[in-house]
Amino acid sequence: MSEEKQVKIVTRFAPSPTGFLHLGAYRTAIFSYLHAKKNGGRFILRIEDTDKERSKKEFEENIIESLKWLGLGYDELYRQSKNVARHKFFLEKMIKEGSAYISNEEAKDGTEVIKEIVRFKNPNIDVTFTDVIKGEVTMNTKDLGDFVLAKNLSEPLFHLAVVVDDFEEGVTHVIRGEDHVSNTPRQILIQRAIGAPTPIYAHLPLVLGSDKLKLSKRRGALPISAYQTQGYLPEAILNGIAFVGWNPGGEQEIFSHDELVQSFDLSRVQKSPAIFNEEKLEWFNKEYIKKLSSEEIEKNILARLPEKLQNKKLVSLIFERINKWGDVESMVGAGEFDFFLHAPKYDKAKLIFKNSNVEKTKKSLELAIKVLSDLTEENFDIENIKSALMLVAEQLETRGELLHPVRFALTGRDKSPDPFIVASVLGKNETMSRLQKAI
RNA sequence: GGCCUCAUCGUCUAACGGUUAGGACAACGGGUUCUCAAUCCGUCAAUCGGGGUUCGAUCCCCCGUGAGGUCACCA
Repeated sequence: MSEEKQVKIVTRFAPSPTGFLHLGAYRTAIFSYLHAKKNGGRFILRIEDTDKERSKKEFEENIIESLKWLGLGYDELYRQSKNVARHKFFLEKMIKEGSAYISNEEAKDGTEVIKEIVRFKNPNIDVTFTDVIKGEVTMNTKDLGDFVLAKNLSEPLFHLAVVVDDFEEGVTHVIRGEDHVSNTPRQILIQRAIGAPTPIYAHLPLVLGSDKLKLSKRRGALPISAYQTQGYLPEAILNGIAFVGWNPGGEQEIFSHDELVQSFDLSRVQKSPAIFNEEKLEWFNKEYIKKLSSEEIEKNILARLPEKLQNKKLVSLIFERINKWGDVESMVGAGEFDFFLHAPKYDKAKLIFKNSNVEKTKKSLELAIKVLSDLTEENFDIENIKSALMLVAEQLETRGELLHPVRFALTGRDKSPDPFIVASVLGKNETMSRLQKAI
């Protein structure tokens, strides 16, 4: 019995560097990568830069960096523009064999120049292909007409270039967005004309924005590098994006890179478009930052705090309030920590706890001043402050009778961290001064 | 509009043709708390409509309806 030769799976991600790529594009990259790695295959990155006017080095670099950031290593990097000789070869072959022809036409931009464009001789037949996600799809190619293959022999267009490149690079699985479904029949026609095998197709339903429309830069979709600067963890983004329109079936949601590779299954990709939910992505990120070591957390938070707030005591209170590192800057920017920098201004009436009154409030503050003044400056830490304050607070009707005025005197805010940590960060002098001022 | 595709909580989704239709995010409520945050517990919430097939349809078929994609000398 002859041994079945296992054909190694080759997938590719083929972006055109004509702009920054958003989440949706990276999701197809992730799925292509995962599918290749899961099956021990190769993952190729091909930069489709045949559109010379719109392709920019800057975008290409952004794509490469983002892929690296996400941890999607590719086995090879091709640039489509490097392959024009081969495109030309197949173009000439097709012309010779009669499946394509040169057509002298006026340039479309109206400049009266006559160009020799290459058109495909469309046999006008039904083309059927099997899509891993969509199943069998049949389309008629009649209304496509004799579509254009190249602007001229040396300037191939998308359809021709894709088919030739996939063929020569040995791509076995074309995993791309659903917006390419309608391109598939004509690419299959070209494959047949040049004698290339038809790869297995998997067209992924699109990722939609909250407006239920295809993600697009125009409508505010961000490049992946924007998530990087917002302080998301790449592992969280990878996990979060992989779970848009796909899941492995169980109830586990946090998957590492390796776990994703292990459990990825193209056939479990959702058939309908998915609306991308940023809140869920934030949740993913929070789950990942919670797993970091305290040193790592401290380093990241401190790095985003201004000079005057460089205090390790702030780390835990900030950490509880953020989903991603960038939130630190947002909070600082919103003035959330201004009371650490200078004494707050406030309406004294707000010092009063619930149904209490001016007299009781004054007494509470005096009590606080008394017990806190017993602490030395070295002993002015969270634990000591807390036990000193709680000792007297417990003797009151409610703790809030003392704790509220103290906290408010220190922060001047309705919502803030507790008075113990605030006092300890402020230090004895500043704390005492603010409490005095409140009376 | 033509062509292609899809349809489960607000969102992401699970469920050999037999489940009280499950989980997560969000929302809401509660415990803990001086407030916020964090944390724990809980609540709300869905099979688009109509016909079939079947002992039995979220699941299979048909028709509606709705949604998305695509109709370049861009990719």
